[in-house]
Amino acid sequence: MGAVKTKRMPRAVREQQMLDAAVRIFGQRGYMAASMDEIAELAGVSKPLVYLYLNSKEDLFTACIRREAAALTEAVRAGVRPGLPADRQLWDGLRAFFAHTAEHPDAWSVLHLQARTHGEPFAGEVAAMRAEIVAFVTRLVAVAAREAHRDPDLPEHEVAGLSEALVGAAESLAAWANTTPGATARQAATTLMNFAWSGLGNLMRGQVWTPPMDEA
Amino acid sequence: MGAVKTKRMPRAVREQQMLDAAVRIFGQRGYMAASMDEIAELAGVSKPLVYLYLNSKEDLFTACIRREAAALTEAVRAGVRPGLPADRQLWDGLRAFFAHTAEHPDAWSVLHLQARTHGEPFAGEVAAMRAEIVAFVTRLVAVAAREAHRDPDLPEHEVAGLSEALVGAAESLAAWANTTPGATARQAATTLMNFAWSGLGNLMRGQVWTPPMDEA
Amino acid sequence: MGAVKTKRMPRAVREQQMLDAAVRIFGQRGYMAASMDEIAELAGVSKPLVYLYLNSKEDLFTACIRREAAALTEAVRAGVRPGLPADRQLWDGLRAFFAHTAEHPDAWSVLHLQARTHGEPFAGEVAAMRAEIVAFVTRLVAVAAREAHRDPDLPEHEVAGLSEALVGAAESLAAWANTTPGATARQAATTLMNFAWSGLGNLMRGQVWTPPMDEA
Amino acid sequence: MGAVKTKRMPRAVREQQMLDAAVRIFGQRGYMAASMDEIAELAGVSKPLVYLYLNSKEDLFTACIRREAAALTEAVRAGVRPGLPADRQLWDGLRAFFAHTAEHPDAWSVLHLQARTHGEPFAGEVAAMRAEIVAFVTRLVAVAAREAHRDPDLPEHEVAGLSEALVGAAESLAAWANTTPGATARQAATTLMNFAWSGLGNLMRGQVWTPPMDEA
DNA sequence: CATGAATGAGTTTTCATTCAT
DNA sequence: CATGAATGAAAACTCATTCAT
Repeated sequence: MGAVKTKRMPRAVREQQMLDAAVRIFGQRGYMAASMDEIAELAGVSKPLVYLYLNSKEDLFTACIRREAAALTEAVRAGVRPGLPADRQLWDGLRAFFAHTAEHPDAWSVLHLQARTHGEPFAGEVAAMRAEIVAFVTRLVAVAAREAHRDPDLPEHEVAGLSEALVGAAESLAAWANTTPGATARQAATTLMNFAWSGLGNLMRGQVWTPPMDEA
Repeated sequence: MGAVKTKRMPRAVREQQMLDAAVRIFGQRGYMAASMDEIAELAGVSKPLVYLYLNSKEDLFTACIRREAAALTEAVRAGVRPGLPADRQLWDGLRAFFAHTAEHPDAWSVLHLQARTHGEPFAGEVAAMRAEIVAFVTRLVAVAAREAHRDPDLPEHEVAGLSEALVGAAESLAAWANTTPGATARQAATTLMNFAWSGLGNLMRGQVWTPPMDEA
Repeated sequence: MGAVKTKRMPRAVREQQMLDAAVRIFGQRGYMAASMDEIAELAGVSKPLVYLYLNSKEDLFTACIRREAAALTEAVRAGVRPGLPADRQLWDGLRAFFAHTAEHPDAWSVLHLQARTHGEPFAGEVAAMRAEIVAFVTRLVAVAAREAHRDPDLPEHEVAGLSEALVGAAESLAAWANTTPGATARQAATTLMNFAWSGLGNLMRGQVWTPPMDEA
Repeated sequence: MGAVKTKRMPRAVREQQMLDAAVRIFGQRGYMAASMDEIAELAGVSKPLVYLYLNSKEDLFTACIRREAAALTEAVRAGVRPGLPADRQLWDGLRAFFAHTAEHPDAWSVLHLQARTHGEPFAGEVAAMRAEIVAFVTRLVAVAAREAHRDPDLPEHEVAGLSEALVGAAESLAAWANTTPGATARQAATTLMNFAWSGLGNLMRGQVWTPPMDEA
């Protein structure tokens, strides 16, 4: 079980093996319940070597988060072609996102659940990734506004809020798709487009829902 | 710090104090990092008393989840008046939800993060609450469909996904509103209505977003 | 379960109920594993009452030992009629012993296992009972010697050892009879008489087994 | 006190040191009253090392029982020469037995008292050793019967009972010799031979003690 | 007389982390 | 480079024992 015990691998390779093992264990057991012993064993190395390369449990977890965050944002970036219409870009991006999280459930568990559950400094690491994705969505919303011949002046504030909502919905759906038997990445993406884009589309056409007047 | 050390309380009162302390500690430290020592100290009692009344860390956590899940669903229920139009009910429900989670951030952390992060039997407890909320949303969708003179039959599966997305978006917005200067819970709710209801509204009118044809 | 909760019993009665419960729990769980909680519950009283009457776990255990030791020696005494020949007295005593220990297995566990396993002051209590039995055997040896017209003066030391061996053999046989299908308590007693009495009988007739000469 | 604190021993050596310490503590305090802390300290190592090598208190105790049971049976086996007459073999075996138990009183306490007092799985471990010794004695009784030109047909059942009684007597005497000042192993063996062999010898010559007729 | 409320002190066990080779 | 040996610190949980009513 675990990586075969091969001797004298170059350091970079060994590190990746350790991170592979760590992501799997952290994703399945959770940050606190994961033990360095188990990670070292799954990586096929001795515990002191893990410490030599990655310093501490905290640093190891941070390294996992960074690697997986980069992989996820890269996957989304690679799935989108900049020239296309905004809804197409959003659709492509969502599909890439759901596909990646479905293929790497442990990584997604690390990013979405574990990192957020265990406070700083981990939450900060994920926040950076999230900010990138929110920025990407924000750009898309701006593009969509332009395409709809609408004044760019959906207030910046409002755009940021919408992007947050969209990303939050996507995150939740990804976790749900991973744990719900029979739910595919494609279905998740479709559901979200129905939910979000059609709502955003209305906004773009100036159809705004307004709160009722008679409140306390 | 913590509850004032009052002696010889009746059991029911003490139990609530312990749950108060436990929710706070679990919400801030996380389930695993929370120590029974710290919870007992915050509750102003000795550890053995916590065990005498609540049995084990697992049982204590479960009791927290149950109490807070009941409080949250009750708050939402109390915020909604059944006779009103669907969008008004949704608006009221969301506001009650945002208000409650904002006032009880530790409880929300327990329900949303901690319980889901630490597997069974906790996830199951939250699933019950989630099912109630999904049922509420499902009823609203049915009401909205009737109001739009349409067939309400969205597949159960689809409704579950939408509900998941809605809660994810809400949670994201709540966090965003809490950390972004100048963003209020009310604005967050408005943004979410724009995002969600107009999307749902389109669905109700048969305006479904369709994926592009030219895919791999 | 346990004694029915009756109020306002006279102290002596309550004490016996407590001792009944304690013997049962100590016999089944062992001295250390027995908990005062469980004993109080089985006795149908509150824990502080146990402490009020019996002082401490140690005192409670000691009281158990004393009561059960007295009961056992009394049972043996009652089974024997002094005027009869020595072998008949031994046979009667053994049968009374086997019968009592079989009927009160928890008491026997307390006396034979628990008390000896947990050092002073308990071992001392049992030693007193053991001394009585040794005295009984010693008397029998004297009677047998008289019957055989011989000098009864086996050294005290030797008699103590013989008594020890006799009780050990009896206990072993009792356990063996209990777990071997087809072996009755009566047969066990017969075997023991064959084993022991005939050996003692030889001793009385001056037929002593002598160790070989050629030793290292 | 305890083993000198030598660092970096090979695992096999450390394990023996730990077992040495454990036998001593278990033998003196009893299984339940023994604390892993004390054992570790006496072994001259830290508690986690004990757990790393021996897993748990239960496993540690089991390892003690196995080691000491093997040592005891080996000592008896080594003390007996198969060709000699039965009484000589019995005498030699008993002397080896008493000598070993006298030299290793804690080990004998573990085997005779502690293991039997604390139920499964410990009792089972000792039962295996006991069965070996009973089998050895049973063989001897058969040999003795042949030597006495007696039909081999002392019923098998009877032989088994006699062996049980003999072993039980020996066990009890060993404990007694260990705790009685001035009682030597040699004297214990002599007493037991007088008690048992002469009885057995009578049996072998057909002199059977018969129970009285006038019973209830 | 009797008890519900409460705890100090101790138990087994685990884990991240570091030497010495 | 790599590891077997080792531990300080803390966690969950239990129990005999005592107040205050």
